[in-house]
Amino acid sequence: MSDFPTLLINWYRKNKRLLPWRGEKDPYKIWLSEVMLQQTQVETVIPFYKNWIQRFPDISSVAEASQDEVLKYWEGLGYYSRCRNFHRACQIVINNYDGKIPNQLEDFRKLPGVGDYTAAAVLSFAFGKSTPVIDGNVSRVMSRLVKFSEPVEKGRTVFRKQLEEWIDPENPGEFNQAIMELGSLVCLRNQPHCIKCPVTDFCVGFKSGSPEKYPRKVSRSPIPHKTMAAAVIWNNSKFFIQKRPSNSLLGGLWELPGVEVTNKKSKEHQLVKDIKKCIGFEIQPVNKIGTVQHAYSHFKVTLHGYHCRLINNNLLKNPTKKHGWISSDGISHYPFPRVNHKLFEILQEQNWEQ
DNA sequence: TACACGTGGGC
DNA sequence: TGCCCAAGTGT
Repeated sequence: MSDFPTLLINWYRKNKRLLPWRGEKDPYKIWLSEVMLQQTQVETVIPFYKNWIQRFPDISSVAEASQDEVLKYWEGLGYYSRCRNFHRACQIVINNYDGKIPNQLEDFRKLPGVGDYTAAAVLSFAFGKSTPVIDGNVSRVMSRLVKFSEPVEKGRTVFRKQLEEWIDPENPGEFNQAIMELGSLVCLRNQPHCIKCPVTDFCVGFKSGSPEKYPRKVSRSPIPHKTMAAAVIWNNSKFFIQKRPSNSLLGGLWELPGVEVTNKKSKEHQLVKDIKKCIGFEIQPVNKIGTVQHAYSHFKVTLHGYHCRLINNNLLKNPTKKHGWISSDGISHYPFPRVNHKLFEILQEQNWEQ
């Protein structure tokens, strides 16, 4: 009988998917792919990765770009702090590490947006270090292999110890890829395909007869629902947008000014009042554009969009870093959240300035 | 430690 | 339809 790493890696070599970053040697591209893949499925990442590499082929091209531009290439991928952090991290590598990605775990791990997973992944894939990765796939596979009965977050230490014993020092990156790929293709969340699994001989969960019971499922509380109103404020054939503050939801993206409405009967009134309070100028709703629904990770929103006219137009003539007036084609230059694009789609059907 | 942080796909 | 979740990190 072969040992665990041999069985796993042999399975991987026969069954691995062809992916744009698979087999890549450039540490920058490996790092980028790992950041894009955080909490995001492979199929979703592929087109974003390709577009990004075309515009930003190396680390200095990222470091030299504006935040607006990198966010535009991240637009639609979600979790935008990943992009802001990666942008900053690239600048740190250029300025503090002579453009060379640090190949020591302690140094690389300090970069913004690099946590335990990404550090272990990049160090093993790009630099051949024997650092085991523990992501969602590995946690699930390991939970079943050792029949771990406690909540999965408590298993990291146990899992890491076992993985450090198993990881192949000759091919640590391939070992890491292999166990993640096994989780992704065979050891599925709801219905593990144990018949296809190369390591059932080692799996206590399989021998128990119900591997799908691991890891233990946790129940979550329902998420809140908000009602919001957004204004499309027209003035001289352009409409008003503002930049969201960094380190907030959708930080760094641009948006139509919007407010949460608590009195659902007088949304327009509240919009007018709060826009004046937040932005400092008076608007007049002209007509309703439509309503869109959107779900974030921790709340849902119903957003009502209104065409508005600027009443006192001697304000905010000139764009600043925080706000601007753009024509409809400006949408393709500024990064916007998905929920605003949903409104733009309705506007498009209504021929914009109507 | 638990929660904030996006989006699209699966069932 | 509505809920769960996916190659996690920062606070």
